[in-house]
Order: sequence, then C-alpha cells, then structure tokens
Amino acid sequence: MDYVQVEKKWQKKWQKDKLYSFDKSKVDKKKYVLEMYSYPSGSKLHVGHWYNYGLSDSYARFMRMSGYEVFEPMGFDAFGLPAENYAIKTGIHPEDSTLANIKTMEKQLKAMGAMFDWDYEIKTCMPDYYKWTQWCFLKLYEKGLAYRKQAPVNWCESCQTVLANEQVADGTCERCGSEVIKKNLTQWFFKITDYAERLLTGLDDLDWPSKTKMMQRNWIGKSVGGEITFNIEENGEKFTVFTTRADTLFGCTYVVLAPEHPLTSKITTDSQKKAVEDYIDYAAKASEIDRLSTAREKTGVFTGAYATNPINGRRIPIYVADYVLFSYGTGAVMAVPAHDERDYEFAHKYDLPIERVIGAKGDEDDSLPYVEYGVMVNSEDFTGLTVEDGKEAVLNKLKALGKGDFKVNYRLRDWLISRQRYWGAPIPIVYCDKCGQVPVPESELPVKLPYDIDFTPDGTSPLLKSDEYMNATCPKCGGKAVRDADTMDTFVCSSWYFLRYPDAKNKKEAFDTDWINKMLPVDKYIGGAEHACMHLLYARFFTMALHDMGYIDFDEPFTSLVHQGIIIGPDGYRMSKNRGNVISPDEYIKKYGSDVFRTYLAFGFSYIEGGLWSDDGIKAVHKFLDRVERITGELMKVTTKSDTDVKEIAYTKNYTIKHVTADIENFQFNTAVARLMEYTNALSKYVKAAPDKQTSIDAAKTLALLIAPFAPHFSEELWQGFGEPQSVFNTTYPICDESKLVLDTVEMPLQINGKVKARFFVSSDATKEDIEKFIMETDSLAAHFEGKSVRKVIIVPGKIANIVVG
RNA sequence: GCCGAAGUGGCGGAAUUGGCAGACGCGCUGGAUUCAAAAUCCAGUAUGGGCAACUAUGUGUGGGUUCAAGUCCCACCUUCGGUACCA
Repeated sequence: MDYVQVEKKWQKKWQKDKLYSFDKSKVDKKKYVLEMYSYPSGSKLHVGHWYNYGLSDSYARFMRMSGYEVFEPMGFDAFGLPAENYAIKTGIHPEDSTLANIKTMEKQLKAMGAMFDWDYEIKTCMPDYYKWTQWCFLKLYEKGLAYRKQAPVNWCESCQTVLANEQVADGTCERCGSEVIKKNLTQWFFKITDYAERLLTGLDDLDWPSKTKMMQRNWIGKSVGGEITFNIEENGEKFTVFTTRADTLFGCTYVVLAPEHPLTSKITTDSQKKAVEDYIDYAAKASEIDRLSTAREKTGVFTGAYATNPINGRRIPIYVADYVLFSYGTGAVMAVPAHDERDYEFAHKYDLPIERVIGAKGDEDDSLPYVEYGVMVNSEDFTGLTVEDGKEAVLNKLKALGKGDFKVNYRLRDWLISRQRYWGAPIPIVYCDKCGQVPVPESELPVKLPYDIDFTPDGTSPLLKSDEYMNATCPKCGGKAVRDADTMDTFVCSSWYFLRYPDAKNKKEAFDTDWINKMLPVDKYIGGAEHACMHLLYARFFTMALHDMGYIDFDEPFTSLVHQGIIIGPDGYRMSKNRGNVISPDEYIKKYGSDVFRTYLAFGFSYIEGGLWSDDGIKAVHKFLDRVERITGELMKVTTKSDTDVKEIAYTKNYTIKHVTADIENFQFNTAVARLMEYTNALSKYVKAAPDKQTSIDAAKTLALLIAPFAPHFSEELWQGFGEPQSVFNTTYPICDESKLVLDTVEMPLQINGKVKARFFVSSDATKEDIEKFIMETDSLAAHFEGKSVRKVIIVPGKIANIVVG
C-alpha cells in the first residue's frame, strides 16, 4: 500500500464528508476529549507534539468507535514571551511570526489525520478570543478576586527591562551578564488563595493521577496552627507570626523578620542601620530557591530591637534573615532553636540561647534539636502536656490574652498576572485622576492590542509608548484617563480556553451557558505533568470562580486527566524550540506516512513515561502494517464464509479484543499494539497451517477495526477493500465475547522452595485441595520433593504451587 | 534544598498490582528461498559454567519483611519534571 497517497485520499474524503464534524444533536452521548493546546513558539511541530496529539487522537477515535460523539478541538496558546523575544531579536512583529507559525502548524496537524474539528479552532491572540479573557478579568474584579499590590520583579539595569526567571542565570542577566536586582512595581493579582481549601478538597473526587493530586496538595500546602502577636515595647509596634508549634513558645529565644518585612526599617536601631540595609540588599539578589535551601548557610543580622514573648514576657532580640520569606505566612517567624533545625543552626552561628521545652517523655536526654513530638518541659503551668494538647492550650491562653488565635495557613500565594510586556492580552482597566481605578465596561470589550508599537526594551512597558493606546476616556466621568500599560500572564488565557471551544464557531458570543453546561466538564484531558501545579490549578480556580458567579453549573473543569510522558531530545532534555534540540517528524511522514509514524509512536514508548527519542523500530512497524494488509487479504480470499471461528482463532480474537480495549482505555498503547502483533502472527500461522480454512471473515475484519485508532487511513483503506460502504469510523469497535475465553484446563508451575521445577495442567475450576492432591499423587511432580520433609504447601489456584521443604 | 516521579537484557519496553522476570519488537546469529540482492519465511538469542540434561546468578546500591519481592518497608545513589515571569 502506498501509505502517503492513501492518506491524502482519505483526508480529502473525510473532509468532504465532514466525517469529524461534531453533531450537536447527539450531545447526550458526547465525550469531550481535549489535548492541551499548542504553544506556537517554534515554526514547526516536533515529534513530541505528534506523540501527544497523535496518540490522544487514537484514544479519541477509539471512543468514537465505542459509540460516543467525540468533541476533539484544537487551538493555539498564541501570546507569550518567546514570540516577543524573537521580535526583539529579529524585528519581526510577534503577531506576524505567531500567525505564520500557526499556519505551518495547522498544516502539519492536518497531515496527522487527527479528528480535530477545525471549525472550533481558537487562537488566544485574536480579539474575538481575548475579548473574553478580558471579560473573565472583569468578572473576577467584580467579585473582588482581582486586586493590585506591590510586588517585586527581576530587573536588569543595563538592559532596562524586566526579566523572566528563565532569563536570569546565577543572579545575572542572560543577555548582558550584569547583575539582576529586584524592583517593586504595583501589579494585579488574582485571589486564588480564597479558593485554597476548595482547591484542596476538590481533588479527592477527581480521576487524576495520584502523583498530580499529591503535587497540588503540597503546592497548596495547608498547615494548621496559630498566629501569635509579639509587641515591641520601645516603640509600641507589633507583628504577628504563624506557627504550627505554639507548644514550643516558651523556647522562643529570638524572632526573625523577612528582609522585605515593612517593619524591618522602622525598628532597626541607628547602630544597626548600616548592617541591616546592606543585608537587605544582599538578600534581594538571592533566588527564592536558594533562600529556601536547607543546605545553604543561614545568614542574618540583628536589628537592635527587642520584642516581648507574649507567653512569659521575656525580652528577645529581633533578627532579619533571608531564610524567612515575606510571601509565606506573615513574613515573620518565632525561632525555637531547641526544636527546629534551621533555628538551631542559626542560633548556633549567632550565639543565641538554645532552651529545651520539649522532651521525649518529659525527660531531657535526647539530643538537640529535638523535632519529634514529645512532652512539654520547662514551660511553667504547661509542663507535662503532650505536644498536641500543648498547642491547643498555649493558643487558648494567648487567645484569652488577645495575643493570638488558631489559624490555618496555606503555602499557596495569590496569582500575579501583570506582565510588563507587549505580547499579551491587555488589562481592561483605566486610571482616572478623578475616579481612580475604573474597569472598562463590557460593552467596550475587547480592549484591542495595538499593532504599531515599539517593543524594544528601554525601561518602560511597550504599551506605555503608544499614546493612541494609553489615552482613554473614563467610563465613569467621561474625563481623561490612561490605560493599564501591562498585559496579562498567558496562563490567564489558558485558564478558560476549554470553556471557549464549544462556542468557538461563533466568533461573537461566548458563555452560552446552557450549551457549555451540556458540553463540559472535559471528559478526558491530556497533557504534560509539568503543568501539575500551575495551569491545572489556575484552570480549576477559574472554573470555581465562574461557577460561584452562576455562569456555569460545574466547578471542576477536567473530570479525568492523563499525562503523556516527555520525549527527550538527543541532548537528554525535553524537546523545545528554546533548547534547539527538536526532531522534526516531516521526513518520517514523507517516507512512511502518518499511520506508520503514529503506530510507531504508540508501540515504541510507554505513553505515560515517554523516553529518549529514537527511530529504531519504525521500519518494523512499517513491516507490521504491510503484514496486516497481506494477511487480511489472504484471509478474505481463502476462508469459507462461515459465521464462526475455529476454536483457537476464536480464543485469540477475543483475548486480543479484550486486552486492546483495556489498554487503549488506560493509554497503554504500546501493549495494545503488541497484542495486535500477536493476533496478526496467530492469523498468519493459521492461514499457513490450517487445511480447512474455516475461520470467519470476521477474524480479518476484526483486525482492521482494532487497528483503526492507530492507523486510521490504512484501516479505512482495508475496510473499503473488504467492500464495506461505510467509513470504518462509523463502525462499532469489536466487543469481546467472554464465553470464548473460558478454558477447560490451566497450566500451573510447581515451585520447590520458591524455584520453578515443573509445570502441570489441572482443570480450571480445581480447588486448593484438588491441586495439592494431584501434585502428591503424580509421581513426576512428587519426585521433586521425594525424601524431603514437606514443611508447608502454598497453592493459589491458577497461579502457583509452592512446596516448602526442610 | 523542597515537592513529585523514574531506574528491568546490546536497545525500546512487558509483567493481570505480592505469584513462572524479560511479553511484543529492534538488533544480532544460523538456516530456507534467490544467479544475486531486497522482500518474505523458519529457528535461536538475559548472564556465567556445561556437548547436554542441568546448574548458579540476575530488575540502580545496601539492608529488611514474606512460602514467594521488579512490585512492600528502611537507608542511599543517579536521572528527569516542577519550584510561582518558559509554557
């Protein structure tokens, strides 16, 4: 078969027949199968894209043949940093390069022969899309879930630009090598922390990989504890710390503020001023990963100020240290060196008192730092309480004193969405001298991103340089106003795109609520595990917020989730345009066609694991499809038109159906293809050996149907060759006849002391006792332990027999 | 550092979740067919020892639980993903 020609033929025919158009009238049988959309940073798809999209399309085709009306759309995550950087480098406008890339990618995706319904395509950089991204922003704003506050960005003084974390290498600018500093800017945040608890509990009911749920749980990072207020007697200031170990408060011998804590500069004494300021500068250069590293040497300086421990009135010094993060908890901690590793190390270094207040059983023998849960000691009235009771008792006491309370803290932070860049969705807010911050009314959306813009970095947001863009009229008072010059994080665009697809045909309206409620949630979402904590969390947050505002009636976007593995490039890293290690599928497609390539991807890797790219074995898959064509052809010629299969074919056929079906459902495509190879081998053997050729034509047809999800064009061609008038994709996937799988006898291994010594056949319904009796009475089996004393006999019917001898 | 994974023949990868390790395929070796090649077909192929029957060893490393461990527990090593402005 000329695969390349056959594929062209069927792609044309499928398109002409609108075979994959979603039939809205069958929405009650819909399956929304969604692959994470593409980011068009490179101009071309690499083999990793094919791996992701080709195989999830096999799943989608399988679902279609299983009787579902499958909705499988595709689109492009078109805004973002790489296109803008490319523009800065080459002068090519991001819109031009992005749209050109999309065009190439569309062509390649079509050559794949997937079921994508292109009528529903989305591109997030188009006004008809980002109009609704802005709409989402306004809704979150109305609900009080969008607010502005100061936050630091990476700033390169020499390039006069904000840098992404990716552009900072070892604290220096990737472009010019000069030192990167932190600069505070007023930026927009989404209040995802309001949803922390629901994002956490909602995970329980999702059919997601357990590792992904685990990562999200840890990312949200719930901890139960309390807040404790410390006063600074000298100046009447006070601050609060969060702790999960209120029971150790008696052992608190100093407190630490994050360098960014606003109180730091207020309380520092004159003599310490220089040291503290230098330290704050030093800390601003460290990355968060470094600061959190427990292996890094702890540093800090004394502020000169003292606070009062609220439980015992003791005067304790206040330090500044960068192992305390301003973004977590309250940005201040109570230090208990005797019972915390980091505090212990710090206290040792700066010669601060270390005082035990917990002991294993109330004694004091164990070494410090003692971080286990024990019993309180040296804690006045509380001495003798267990840690658990102590936590509660201490907090209750503080609560009564007005110095503390119970509190749940989350590691999750609010989502900073402002970007000081051009290539993103504009933020629909204007600032008016009279009215202040005013949202753009819905009727004026979209706030269009201007095309003519100077996006070279020179210290200001590119949009600031466009008077045409910046000058606006205040929607409230009609006076002069300026627009927000920032754009939104691209994760905002991807937090709701799955809601847009069902409406994407209609370029004017989104949120046809009834329709979206019928089409969502997504039944199967497929994409990389690298999105576990960000995209997948943001999408859940958006869905919950829109649900609470009454726009949609579900509050989780993705019922079931699968991660495909990563295809590693020749240099050992995941393929990406950035790294320049991509392998193009185009040559393979030209040579072998899409079907061979797709089937190879299915067979050569474990889908969930991924692996190092190699094309070893692609020829073998080519041979395999040739073999399928030859053998089905022979079977069609020589078999009598019987309705039943001979026994061995009936068994193999149904065994294959059963396993292939289960494997595809579980995204275990490699074993599914392996089973198809076994079936093909069995048929081949049969055709050659059987004198009577009595098996049914159905045995051949079954093979063509089973293989259809992997090699769609090939299968369609075979199907037509069988004289079938319908498309193979309007045919039902074979169903296993379990009655053909029942065997009279089973083979079992006999182990002596765990080593296999013999095998034997018994009736498949034999009991433990039957089998034991059989072994003892069969001389050839009993010979293996003759003369030795049998200590134990373990028999698991159908699986194993193990005789333990002395 | 922290969070989450992974490690099985020369290679890609299987193993019904505690029950025969290495399915399926690549590669390699030998054979059939052929003037020859391609293609196709047949047989073999974890490692060491042995002509062989057989035997010992073997799932990153070191311990442990169990009649039985790739699978469970403890401690490590290596690689990968994420670490909040790559997406």
